Amino acid sequence: MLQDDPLRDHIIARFEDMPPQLQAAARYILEHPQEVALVSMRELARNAGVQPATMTRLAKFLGLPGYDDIRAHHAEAIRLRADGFAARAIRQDDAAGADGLARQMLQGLAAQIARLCEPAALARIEAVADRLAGARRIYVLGLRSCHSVAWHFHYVMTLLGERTVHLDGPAGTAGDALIRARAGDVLLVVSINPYALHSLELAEIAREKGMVLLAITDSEVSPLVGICEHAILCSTDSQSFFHTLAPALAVSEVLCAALASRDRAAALEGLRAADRQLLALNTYANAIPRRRL
Amino acid sequence: MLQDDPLRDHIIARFEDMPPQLQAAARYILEHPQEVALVSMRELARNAGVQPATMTRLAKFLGLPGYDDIRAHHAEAIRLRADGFAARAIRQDDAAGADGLARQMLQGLAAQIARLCEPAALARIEAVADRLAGARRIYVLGLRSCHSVAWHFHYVMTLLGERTVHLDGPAGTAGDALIRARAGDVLLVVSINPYALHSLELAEIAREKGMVLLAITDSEVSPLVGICEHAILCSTDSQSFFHTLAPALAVSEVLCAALASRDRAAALEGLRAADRQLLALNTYANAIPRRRL
DNA sequence: GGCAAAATGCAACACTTGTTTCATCACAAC
DNA sequence: GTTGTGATGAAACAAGTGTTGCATTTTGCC
Repeated sequence: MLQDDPLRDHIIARFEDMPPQLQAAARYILEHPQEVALVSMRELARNAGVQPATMTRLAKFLGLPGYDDIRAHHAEAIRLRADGFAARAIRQDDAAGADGLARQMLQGLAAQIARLCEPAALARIEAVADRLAGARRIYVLGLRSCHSVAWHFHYVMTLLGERTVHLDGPAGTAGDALIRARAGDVLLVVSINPYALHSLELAEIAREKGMVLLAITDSEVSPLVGICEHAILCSTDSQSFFHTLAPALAVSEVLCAALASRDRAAALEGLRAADRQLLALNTYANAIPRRRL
Repeated sequence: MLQDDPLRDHIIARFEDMPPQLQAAARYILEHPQEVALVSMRELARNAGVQPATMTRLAKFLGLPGYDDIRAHHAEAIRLRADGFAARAIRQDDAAGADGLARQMLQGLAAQIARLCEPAALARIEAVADRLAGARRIYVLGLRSCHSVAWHFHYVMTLLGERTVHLDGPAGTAGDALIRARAGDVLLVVSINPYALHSLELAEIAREKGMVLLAITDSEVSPLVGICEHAILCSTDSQSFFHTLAPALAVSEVLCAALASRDRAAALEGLRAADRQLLALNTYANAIPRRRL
């Protein structure tokens, strides 16, 4: 992943000239170099979403006799890395001194997300997922810094179906959608210290309407904990001046995955429908589009 | 090398009870653990100087269904080691194996963020931070799934000052702000596979205007890499059906922190100003507000 | 619009894989 | 010396491997 790898460079260099399927295969190999050595070609192709033959074609395209050469190369890379293993460990430690703010932050974030694996935290996540799974409608609220988390949750959920409503809007209309919320509907509110007053107000309104309140927040003493049925707590400490939302985002992704896995068939169907439309609309591309002059 | 490996321990424990040929096979496996995952059983047997059948017999002797389990175990060991030190430190709960989807996802995310601590990745982050620090104006672009990252970056930056412009808006006006961008201004674009066509189009426009392009993306062969001055690559793999943005969000937070730390005084002043206004507007609260009846 | 070329999916191919079976062997106990 | 038991080697097996040729689709160009 770090050393200069001639085959890797070669793939990158010739990437532009590849047809789409070869690019898909090449992209997967670049992003999962070790898998090449660890699984069979057919399985690799399956994971990359291409035909087995495409892997062979990629090898030939790169001027190699066959796919086995690609695998041999990656196997060798793994063997070599084992030698440089100890050396790398040392380097990691001594570099952590001077301008290690970035490293410190990243390691801290990784640790915080890892801490969510504790049984207590997992149980809270499961509880929230259970409640979300049974909901007729899910209203999602996250203001200011928490907007990113709320929106991401909503976005992923829209790809799966249409049960979520994002409480956001211009001109101060964020909460208006709650007007049509019923008792029994769910409100998922994301809020961290400092807590946006408006989020708390809307949450309280929702509670009075008899809605089920769920929260992603940052503390046992968050104002939301008192009025919520279940709350997921994630740390927001960061080595920087600002609270981090990476753990909260991770939680929201886990929730989406948990919901999808409860009804895999429906999720897949929803994704397929989304794919169809996005494809028809030419939403995505794999290369810088040629400009029309 | 000194990680606790249950299969390895098992082999050692039962070594004494093995017939000579099994011992030969077992000895070779203990001394060349990675080879197990990297070559076929027959070749391994050849190198170990035993019959192919002996490897199968060894597996059965150890109480496993077949040789493939031995290989799978060693492949997993290689995969885990590649996830870096943080990942291994995280794996304190080696007892509970394939438990929940939630735990797997969270551990995976933590490992991916930890992997951003590699020197190559850190260097890219520093390079981007350098460029951002010197910019007159920073335009931030992230569409669809990447909106959350782009918006979060922009939001934090607005608390520090007013150098960023978020390229987003209703009615398809997202890119309009670029009209007033000058050569030398910076565009930070966030995009992952599948790449939103519109993001690529706007990036290309910006490049033609002579702007400095910086990217947070997911691959060496992302279409953005070719037209960007610097790109930060972060993995988006997830155990779920959907790409993760947690590493990208972490990167954006690190960038904000890096920028703030370059001019700590200005950052503090910006924060103070923001605090003043938000306080005056009663934006935040620490308790559920009393409803006026 | 039509054509050539490129790209892709598919299925058959020859080969290797890990496994199993069975005959042979080694060696201890009687 | 015979016998019985477990260890070993060799061969046969189905399953899966990487590859190839061919039909089909897509693409670019006049």
